[in-house]
Amino acid sequence: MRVPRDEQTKNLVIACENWREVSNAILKHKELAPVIIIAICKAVFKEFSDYLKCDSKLLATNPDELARFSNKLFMEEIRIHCPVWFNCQLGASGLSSKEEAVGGRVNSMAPSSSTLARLRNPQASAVHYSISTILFHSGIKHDDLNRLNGLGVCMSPDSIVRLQGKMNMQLEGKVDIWRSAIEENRGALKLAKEVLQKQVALPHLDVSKQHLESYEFFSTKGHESLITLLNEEVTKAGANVNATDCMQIVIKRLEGTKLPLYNRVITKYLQPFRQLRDVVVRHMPHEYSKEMSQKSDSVSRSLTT
DNA sequence: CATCAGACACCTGTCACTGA
DNA sequence: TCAGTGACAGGTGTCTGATG
Repeated sequence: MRVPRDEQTKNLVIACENWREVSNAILKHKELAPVIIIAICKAVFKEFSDYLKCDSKLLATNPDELARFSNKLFMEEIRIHCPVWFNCQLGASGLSSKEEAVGGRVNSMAPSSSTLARLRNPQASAVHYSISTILFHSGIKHDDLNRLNGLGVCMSPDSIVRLQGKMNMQLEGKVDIWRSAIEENRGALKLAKEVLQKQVALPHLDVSKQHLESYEFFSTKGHESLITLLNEEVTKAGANVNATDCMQIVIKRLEGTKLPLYNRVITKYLQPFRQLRDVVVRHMPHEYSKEMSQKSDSVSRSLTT
């Protein structure tokens, strides 16, 4: 027989070895059961309180974090931080172990947990943002969003619009990065070609800032990029190699730089970016480039059946 | 057919509340 | 104190049906 060490256990177990029977007996006990339910309630209260103070995925608000959010990860957090509540949910769902809580089952458990967590802290709204985004892109009406928000199912229209605004700002930020990359590439490429053209008769290329500042296509960023690439090529090739040859390799590298394909669309349709068309990669080289460059043969549908 | 009023949808700004 | 959120008022644009 196991001998309980602490007083609480001694008092509780008395002389019984079977814990499952003890727990079942407690829940059936007229006087003990209500007290146990209060204890469970307090335990769940504390679990959620502590959970919402940690760096929970449910508190995500920026588009990147929300994009990475998943019900599976959220429920794993719940399982670790709120074990009592998690097991209550398992029971309510008719599941007997955490291994059964997968796929659609875990997806069904997530909204209930998140809705209750949001009751405690309105900022714990990652699941509600996910639902709202789906509804928003499905063309839901403003008033319907208000109704669903009132039912606690999704965010308010105001919050959704705020999120969409953030997403747009992030997109504009990326466009700025791409534009900067294009401008740097274009500056370095044009400067490199100008250097070759103007210094073709000289025994050594002079790529110093002082010398190139008067060049038509000189820019600080473009020059820095060109120097970096040139130094890399000189290091690779060795000190005795002709600098003109290295410059030609750099030009090929700049021409072959794989800038985002989006740039092709941007420079085609947005007037302010049109001048950058010549430095944008039209087609990224790949395994099937050769096959795709050939015209397809048109075959009558009747011949294919 | 043109015009107008009303309904509806939605955006914007402001304020108050809440939790960290 | 600050960020996130919801409620609300006021305004704009669009659609629809009634009227002359």
